[in-house]
Amino acid sequence: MKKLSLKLDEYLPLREVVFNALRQAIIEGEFQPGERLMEVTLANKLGVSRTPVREAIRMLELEGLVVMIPRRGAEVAKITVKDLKDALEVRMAMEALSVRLACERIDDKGKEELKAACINFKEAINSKLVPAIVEGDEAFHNVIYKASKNNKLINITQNLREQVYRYRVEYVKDFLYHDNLVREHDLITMAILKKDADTAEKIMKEHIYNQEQIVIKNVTNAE
Amino acid sequence: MKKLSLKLDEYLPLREVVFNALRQAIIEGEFQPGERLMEVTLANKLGVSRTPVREAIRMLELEGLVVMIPRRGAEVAKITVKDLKDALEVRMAMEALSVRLACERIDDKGKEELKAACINFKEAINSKLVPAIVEGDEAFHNVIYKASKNNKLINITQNLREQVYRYRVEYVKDFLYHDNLVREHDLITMAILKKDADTAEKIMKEHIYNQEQIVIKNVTNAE
DNA sequence: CAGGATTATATTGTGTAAGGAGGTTTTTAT
DNA sequence: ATAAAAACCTCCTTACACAATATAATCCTG
Repeated sequence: MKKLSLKLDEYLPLREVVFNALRQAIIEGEFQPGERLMEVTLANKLGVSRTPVREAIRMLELEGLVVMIPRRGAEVAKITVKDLKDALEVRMAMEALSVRLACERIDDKGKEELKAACINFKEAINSKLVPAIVEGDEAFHNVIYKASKNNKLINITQNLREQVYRYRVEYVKDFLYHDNLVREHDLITMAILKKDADTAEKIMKEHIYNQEQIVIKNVTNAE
Repeated sequence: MKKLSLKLDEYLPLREVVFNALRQAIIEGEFQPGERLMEVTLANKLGVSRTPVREAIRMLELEGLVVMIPRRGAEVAKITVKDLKDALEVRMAMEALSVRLACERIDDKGKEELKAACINFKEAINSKLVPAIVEGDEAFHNVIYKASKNNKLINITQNLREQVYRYRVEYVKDFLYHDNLVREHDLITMAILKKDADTAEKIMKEHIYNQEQIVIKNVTNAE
């Protein structure tokens, strides 16, 4: 009996492909906020029929990346400063929870991953390459979420982050804060390894708060 | 399988109507966990074509109420005790946040709504009607979320609650705890009105913890 | 004959295509 | 400037093709 898992791994429904493509395009700013997303246009552009496009839009709608206007169609969601503040407020609570749970539940493998992610982020900062830094930061927080061993938490946060993602690069561009970021990551890592939940939560909250200030400062200036 | 009727009171896209109908059916246990949801069957039963059914399923998928099996179709998501615990763990953090924000931001109108919801819940308890109690509890927490004035929080929690909703009736059936529920609601209400965030958060956490214990006890017994 | 493997058939999801009803937006004509 | 007309787009329906899966029928072997 042979394994035929290869085909299974390769298969993705077309709607998922379209969904990922559109999400990526929105997050990376390829589609401007407020821009209309028309079925036929997208279908032609992507070389698929309207059905998978429609289904992808339904998903993006629930993710909050597009808004539907009845009988008018979909457009890229506009994120206001209030939206951003709301999202970050929730995110702070989620990160606080995740870091607290991580302290309780992290195992040896998780510890190694955490250390690796921390070092990796430091290297990304040294490289001064914005995409690498964004990715490194992302990975660091992901490791902590994973260590919380709470799938619901992981799931919700993934969804939550997408909203803010578009403005994510902003705080990373602020080179002044890079040393700060590294220090905070270090402190959080050490606190988790020592299973010091109170300290970890405290630093994490400050960490998110600092990010919030920078993001909001940049966004309000941009407007 | 029972009758699935669509109500067309007001104008809503058909997919939304189907989505609501299916969600309701899943939450109320009309569709058992693991039961398959077939496009044509549902379409015929609901008297619509496959398109809105498919789109509704895409939405339910993202809500986590159904899971897709590649090339096999959709089935009602099975919720394990671990899933339930995870969801309640996150929910506790969310309720804690909401009550804390409510203390900061509640206005006069919110205060009136809160008092009304508290009294309403007490009446529901006295009536001993399970649906009324569930609804009253729901309304009470909704008022608090609303008072937090954080749309993201409201949104995420709405989504989060749906998962647990199916087991929601369980803790309400435990009549032993009814006095406790009323007392906790009273304490939370008073704390918010006095803007005593620490107390409000403390009681709320206990409140959710108690619910968690009852729900999990009932679910594990049922298995 | 029994039981397991194999093949055939039916079922179902997935994607494409074409088109119509009913709105909305834009253009045109008065 | 306003109202009618045209163009456009969503939303839903219908129909079909194809691939994967499940179920039933068949065959082969001991």
